[in-house]
Amino acid sequence: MALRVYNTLTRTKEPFQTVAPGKVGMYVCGPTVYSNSHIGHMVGPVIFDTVKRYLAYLGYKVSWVVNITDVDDKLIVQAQKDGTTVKDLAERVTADYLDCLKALNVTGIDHMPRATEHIGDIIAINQGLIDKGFAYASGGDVYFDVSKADSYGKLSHRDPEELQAGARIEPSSLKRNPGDFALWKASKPGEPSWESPWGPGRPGWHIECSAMSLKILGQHFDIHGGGLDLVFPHHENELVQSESFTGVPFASYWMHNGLLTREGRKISKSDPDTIVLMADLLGEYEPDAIRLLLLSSHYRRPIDYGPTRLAEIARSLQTFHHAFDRFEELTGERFDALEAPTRRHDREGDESAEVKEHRRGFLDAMDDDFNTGGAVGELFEIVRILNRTAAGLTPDSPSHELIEYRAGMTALKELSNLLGLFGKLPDKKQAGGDALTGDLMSLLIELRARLRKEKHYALADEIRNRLTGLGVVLEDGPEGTRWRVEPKR
RNA sequence: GGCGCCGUAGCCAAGUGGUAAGGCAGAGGUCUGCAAAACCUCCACCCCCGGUUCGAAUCCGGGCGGCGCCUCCA
Repeated sequence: MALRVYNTLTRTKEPFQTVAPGKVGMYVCGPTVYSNSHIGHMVGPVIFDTVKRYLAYLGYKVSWVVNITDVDDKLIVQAQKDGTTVKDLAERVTADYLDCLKALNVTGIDHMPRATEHIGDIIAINQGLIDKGFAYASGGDVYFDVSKADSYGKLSHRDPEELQAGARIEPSSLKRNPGDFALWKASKPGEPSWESPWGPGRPGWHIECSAMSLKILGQHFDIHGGGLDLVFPHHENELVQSESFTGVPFASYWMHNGLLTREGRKISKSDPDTIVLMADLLGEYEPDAIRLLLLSSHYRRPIDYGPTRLAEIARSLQTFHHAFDRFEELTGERFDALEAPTRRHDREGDESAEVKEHRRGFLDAMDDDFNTGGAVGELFEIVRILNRTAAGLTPDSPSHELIEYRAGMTALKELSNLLGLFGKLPDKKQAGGDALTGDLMSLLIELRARLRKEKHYALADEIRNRLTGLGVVLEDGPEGTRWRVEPKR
């Protein structure tokens, strides 16, 4: 199966074809940095990070841009509230954003341009649009004249007439048509401002994305992504101004991810309960749980989350962690140290037929518009197969059996990598501390083994229970007792 | 009102024409002194009503219900 991608422009899944052979340019709208990230800000990055991983796996050379909008009304208001400057606020919030991306293993971003670094480009587009008759200056502002672009509305599939009718008309408006939008805004005293042919001012909301995408990815690139809520007006406006400016098609594929709700409620600044900062969430749940939550259904569907849901996901993650521990016991290798293929290959390795089948299932799901939900299901199938195999193995099993088992694990590594999962596993044995902890645990386990041998079960069980209370889990198996520190839930 | 999305087990969720992946929870079992882990088994009249078809969760029509966007929310 070949990759197909749902395109908001055409409202269909289309075969994926790039502008330039073997290369993909991808632009995703990043945050306006006026307040620290909540989980909603992470949906796009995690999804498109996964998209990039898969495209790279298919052999494309991907250039991924996520912008930082660091000048905007909201920043101005917030900076005033905080008694700081727009610049300092933007820097602080951007740093938080980067921390969150790193925690969630979003590693694929190639460029992170700031709007304020592209003022010159923005002014040039303004001028170009005025020269071509698509925009006009009015009282120090510059507006895009939507009546001049007959394709306006093609992304959000809206009738330009109705957009006009429904638009808010401000009494003091300098607009010719109610639907016109600002490309450049005259600045008031005290606001960040730049010199321009129309006087001191700052960029409008949509223009910075056009400037940065055209600059870095060129006039016609492959994928433009963002949240579903950005389709209109942001992307519609970005699209019309870009194509009006360049005269060529802008992005080939528009991909929009679904939005997140918290326990059924829309995440919104006016409903403070719904806002949970990423920094807090990361203190409570392992990053893989958050990443898996976001990838456990199809990216275009809305996702609801809450403590119950996250705990459930974290629980299901344990299956993998246990399997990785078992793998280490049997082979002496750590799962996260396995070298797995980073390119798609249809020659198959030494893994079992069953693993091969689910590996194919995983890739088929990804080919179908990045169906990560279906792919995750295949991952669970594979881990079950490997656990079944492991149950019949010892470190001294015949080498062909261990080779097949290891090949299955390698396939699991290859696939989970595509989802950005299990990249950095906690070092179980050392999670509780240093070598001394290990020695103490060995001592405790040895003494307990003696108790068990002498059938002092009450005391042996008390030791185990009290360790559980400390977050240390003991498991008695045929080959002895193993221990591990349970990750936070 | 306009443009869309969605309704699959207690919960989450894949599946878009051939008779229902997976996860969590639950039940039974194997193993175990017990527990845990792991494995095995079980758990779905696919919102309702019509229609098309040899055959529909899947296509069409009509309901009912939930949700998003409609000028600065990721």
